Amino acid sequence: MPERRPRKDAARNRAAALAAADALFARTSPDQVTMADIAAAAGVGKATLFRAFGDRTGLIRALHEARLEPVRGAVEAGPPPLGPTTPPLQRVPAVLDALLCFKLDHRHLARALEGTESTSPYQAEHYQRWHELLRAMLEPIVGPSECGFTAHALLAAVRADLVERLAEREGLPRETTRARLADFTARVLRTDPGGKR
Amino acid sequence: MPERRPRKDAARNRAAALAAADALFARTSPDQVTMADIAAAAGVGKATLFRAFGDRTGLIRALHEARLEPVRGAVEAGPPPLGPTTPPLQRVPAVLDALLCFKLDHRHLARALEGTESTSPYQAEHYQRWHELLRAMLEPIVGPSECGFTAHALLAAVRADLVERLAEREGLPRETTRARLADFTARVLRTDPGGKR
DNA sequence: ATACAATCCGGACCGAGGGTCCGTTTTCGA
DNA sequence: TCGAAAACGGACCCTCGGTCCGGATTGTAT
Repeated sequence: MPERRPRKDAARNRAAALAAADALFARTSPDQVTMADIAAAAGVGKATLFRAFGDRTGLIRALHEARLEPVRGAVEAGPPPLGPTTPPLQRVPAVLDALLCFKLDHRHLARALEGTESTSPYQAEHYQRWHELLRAMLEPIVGPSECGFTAHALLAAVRADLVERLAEREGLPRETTRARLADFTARVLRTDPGGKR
Repeated sequence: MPERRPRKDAARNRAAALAAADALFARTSPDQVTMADIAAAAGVGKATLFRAFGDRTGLIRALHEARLEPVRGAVEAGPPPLGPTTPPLQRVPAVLDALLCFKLDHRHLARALEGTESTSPYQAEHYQRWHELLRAMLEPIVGPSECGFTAHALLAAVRADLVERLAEREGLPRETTRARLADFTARVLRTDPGGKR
């Protein structure tokens, strides 16, 4: 079953839709961008969107994954301090920082994702991947019984809507936010703040 | 302007609506309970709901506040370890534990609230109250620059959808979840786990 | 008791937006 | 070049939050 690849127009329209959605989401709050808007901006019929992505969530998820891919790659097989060769005590804060930066750079996107997952964001498989990664790194640090919860709690500290509030409503500059998260992480890991820097 | 109190039938219908909503939310996922459902279950017209609560969010918020009121009272003016006479190092974990227990006991409700706030839950005034309370308590512990973020991060650890996932999907028993949160809090405060017990 | 004004009731109605249908157009292997 | 499989797109449907307005209730003044 050679998984015959999609037709040329299908590929082109899919790309156009992703680009249009990205642009629209960047300009206004995601929950006031309708599927019809996206279709129009992409110069495409509405049904084409649904055929390509299934539903609204699928579209946003696809967009999110495309943008997140570099980060994921860097974590799974990149150089230190993100890559897998780094010891957990330095890698955990590095991964959280990377996640934070991603959400800062793509606020609209991350928020669109968490806001659209009809059910809680915790069932999204990408969440489960991050959680498992963190859990494994935390196990030697906080012990096997606590590592699961700790991973959840640390991820909760970089949830998109919280990050957005810090950046938008409280007006925290990027570097300040990163420093706060680093301090917080250090407390949880019981290390010295800035220990690796 | 003596704020003439509402008519008897208005009060009765309001109560009926709250009760019906509570029952329905308890039975199925909040996002598949429509306003028409609630009206029907309360034996009331749909417009009555909107007149009494403004909109869907208002209804859920009213319900939430009614149920949360005891906890709020205990924290604002109750006996230790929740009340204001307790020193921060013991009060912070106590408040978080109370919040966790509330969300465990009223999963559906808390989830309905966070899921309905059209915009992120962080603008809800009740969130701001909790945050300010925690922030003030944390200030002497973690310092003035970090206390704000730390308060956010700790509150994030008891967010309704996370709690629901722990309880429902991962099947953690109540006491286990409480213990994990206590451990996590202790790490953040740099105290010994179970220090106050 | 009675009448009257203010308030509330509730079901029909509206508009927006996610998702589908189906006749037409495009692609692509033979 | 040709024909079938795949994709297109815009009209259409349906659900659901929210509003409207004629009729019923309540409280009050006489």
